[in-house]
Amino acid sequence: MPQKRRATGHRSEATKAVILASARQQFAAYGYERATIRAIAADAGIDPAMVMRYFGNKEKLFAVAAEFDLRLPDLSAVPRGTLGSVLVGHFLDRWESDDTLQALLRAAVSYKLAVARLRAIFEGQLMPVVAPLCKDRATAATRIGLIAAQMLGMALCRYVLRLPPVMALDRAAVIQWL
Amino acid sequence: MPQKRRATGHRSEATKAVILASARQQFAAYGYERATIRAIAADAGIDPAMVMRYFGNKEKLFAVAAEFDLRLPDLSAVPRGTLGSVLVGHFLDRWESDDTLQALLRAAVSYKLAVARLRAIFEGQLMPVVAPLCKDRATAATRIGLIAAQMLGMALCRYVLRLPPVMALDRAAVIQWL
DNA sequence: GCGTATTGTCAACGACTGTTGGCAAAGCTG
DNA sequence: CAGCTTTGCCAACAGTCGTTGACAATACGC
Repeated sequence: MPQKRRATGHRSEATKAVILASARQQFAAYGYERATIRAIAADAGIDPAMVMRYFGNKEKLFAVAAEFDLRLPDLSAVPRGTLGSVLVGHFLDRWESDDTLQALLRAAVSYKLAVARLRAIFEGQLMPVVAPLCKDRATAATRIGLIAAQMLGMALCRYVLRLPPVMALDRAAVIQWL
Repeated sequence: MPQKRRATGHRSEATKAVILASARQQFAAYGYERATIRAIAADAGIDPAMVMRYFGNKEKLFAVAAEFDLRLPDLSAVPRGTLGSVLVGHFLDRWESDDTLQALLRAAVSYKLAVARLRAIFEGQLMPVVAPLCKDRATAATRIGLIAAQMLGMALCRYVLRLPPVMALDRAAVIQWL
């Protein structure tokens, strides 16, 4: 009965968190298939069998490690003209402060679960927040899709492909151009 | 002396082409590590050892399979206003008529060689053709980088993530929006 | 025809992967 | 203290991968 848990003394939650952090980092750096359970465990300083015990298998580990909250702020308050800037800035912040987004993007090109997760984030977190702000309801979905394309394209060229002209831009310049 | 080759009768070039086609398709569909030599060979209807004989190893096979020519038309002739449309349309055509670009993008997120190749295409094929058309030479590189981000972001959301709102657009709509 | 180079098949190797079960150490409860 | 659960390590399994070498089949030169 693993349901019984005490308040203190049991450090499984701590190691679980360590594993998750290592997993996110490895997934973000190497993608889904190149990030091995053994490497994640070694990075976390424990045995690979521990990963299996706590998360069942690699797929489930990824599913937990790839949980992500965009944490979009309340956009109804910001003025219309600066909406784009706020959106881009927030996206850049979330990207750089958290490995999860990068892990999702790296895994998404060859792993169905990551694709589904990214799509869920798009439909469950981006759409419902931004859609009400569009005047033209008919093209709202299209517009948001294009916003996502713009931001992911930027992230791709900047952090994955590392194209020099795109890397040279600082935060403000990125916001301004987009 | 494998240099001696006759005009007819030797069908090694033919099988090499078959292998390359299968390789491109598999790389495009599954990425670099999930596309196995065995699967490529099976798809080509031959033995895995043939792939090794003709291409040495998997890395070299990818290097050959990922050779790509954007085939950018002469852009100095098109009028300024339609330059974007021509560029986007050409990119979409190249993407859909050739597996190579998709293979490159799928592999690039986790395979250094693919990243280098994409960067080389950017610097060797896109930059020199588009840069002379920019009025402001100082920001030319930045502008082209943003164009690449825009197009790759579109390709990512449309063909890899398959976001419904982005997939719903037809060719003309994509060109118009971008 | 024969001899030779090319093209193809087969079986196997070593390395690595995810995954499993057993067993030792440690911590909590009584 | 004993009894039990939790936490951890170790060795090993089966499967797959890239890769290799030996051997059969075919096409070519003469």
